[in-house]
Amino acid sequence: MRKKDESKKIKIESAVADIILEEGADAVSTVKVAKRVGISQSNVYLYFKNRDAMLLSVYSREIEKIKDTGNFNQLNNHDISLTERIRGYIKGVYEFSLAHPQSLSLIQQIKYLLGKADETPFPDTDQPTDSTVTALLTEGVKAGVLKPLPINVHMSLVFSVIHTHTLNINKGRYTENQYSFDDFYAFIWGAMAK
Amino acid sequence: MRKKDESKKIKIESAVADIILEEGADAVSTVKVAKRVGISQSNVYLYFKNRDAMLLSVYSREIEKIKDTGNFNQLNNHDISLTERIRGYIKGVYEFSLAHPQSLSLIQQIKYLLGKADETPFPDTDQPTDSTVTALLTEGVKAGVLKPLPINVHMSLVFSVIHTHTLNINKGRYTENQYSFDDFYAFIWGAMAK
DNA sequence: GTTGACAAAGATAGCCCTATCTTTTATGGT
DNA sequence: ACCATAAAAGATAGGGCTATCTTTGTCAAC
Repeated sequence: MRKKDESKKIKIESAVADIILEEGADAVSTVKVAKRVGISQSNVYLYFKNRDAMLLSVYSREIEKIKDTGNFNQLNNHDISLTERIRGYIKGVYEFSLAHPQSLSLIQQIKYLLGKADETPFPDTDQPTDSTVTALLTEGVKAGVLKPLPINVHMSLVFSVIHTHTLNINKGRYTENQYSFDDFYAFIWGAMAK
Repeated sequence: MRKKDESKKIKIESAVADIILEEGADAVSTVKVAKRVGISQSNVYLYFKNRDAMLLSVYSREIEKIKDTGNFNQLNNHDISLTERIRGYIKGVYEFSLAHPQSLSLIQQIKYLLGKADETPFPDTDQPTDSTVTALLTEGVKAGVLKPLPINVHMSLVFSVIHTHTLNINKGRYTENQYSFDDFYAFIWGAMAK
């Protein structure tokens, strides 16, 4: 009896992630992945049922990173003020995005490819995190803390502003410490707050 | 001498646009396009040099729509106050987006596919409009009217908020008159203004 | 009506791709 | 050391795609 090399699964996922970031999600193929990892194309199918399963696996991997960040635990802790919790959400996205520069890009691209394109890619629709955030922002609107605009407008604002900033750093347009979280928080909060 | 049917070029462009909106830009192929238009696949090459030329043509078509809107003429008219011009820019994007619901999606997708992925898709990088907007916002930052954050952060805010709103309407989540321009302007301006 | 020119369709070479089926190779258990 | 078993590689069927080259069809001028 021979043991399956579980580290290979991770290598495959890394290759998939690299291809997505370099060429886009639609460019991911078992052929290319196998070539990068240095295995045969058919071998990929021992670790993943099919091409979509590979993509989904990378997607889950990134979602896990978000959950592991732990910044979102306090989101429905009602001992903390609503405003503070919203600030916590924004800070959570901000710090996560800096800590995992490509994560949001990966999630965005995979989600789009798998057809769930219309939702803001952060946090995930299928995961508990997302409904928590939606609930938080809905509460904010109802309480008159946030402007009465659609929740996904609020969410896409947070996402796009922070993601653009992170991409800028990633592309070397400026360094991380050139701007502080408070700069972006003031920007975002200025829009959201009633 | 026989005349080439120029209306066919337009039909092809429409087919390309439809495919992009239904299946994404990478799903566009000469085979699919020909099938939709009802012509042979090779016939497509009489009207377009290659696949990318088709996409680029649709891209230009959408950019033209923006320019024809005419809302951006006053952007560097210094008889108008800086604040008013910025408001004019936002209003221009807003009205254009409502008048041409799929335009921003098309531009975004094609631009991404052709590798210029990092810029905000509105207005275009290669066209005079874009540099005008950049200049306007840069002026706003320098004059202390806008928060001192990267220009593309300001731009991506405007784009993503309005685009999300337009998509919502398009998907039937709510109707156009449920929110006014002023609602969104207040939202956007709250972020941008210093 | 004949013919030249060009549009349109057809056919094809040459890619890349997925998913499965078959063969080879390596290893853990005895 | 052997061998069963599962991993790894190989081979292949079948499909979609691009771009070009060839053939057919049609119109306009003469």
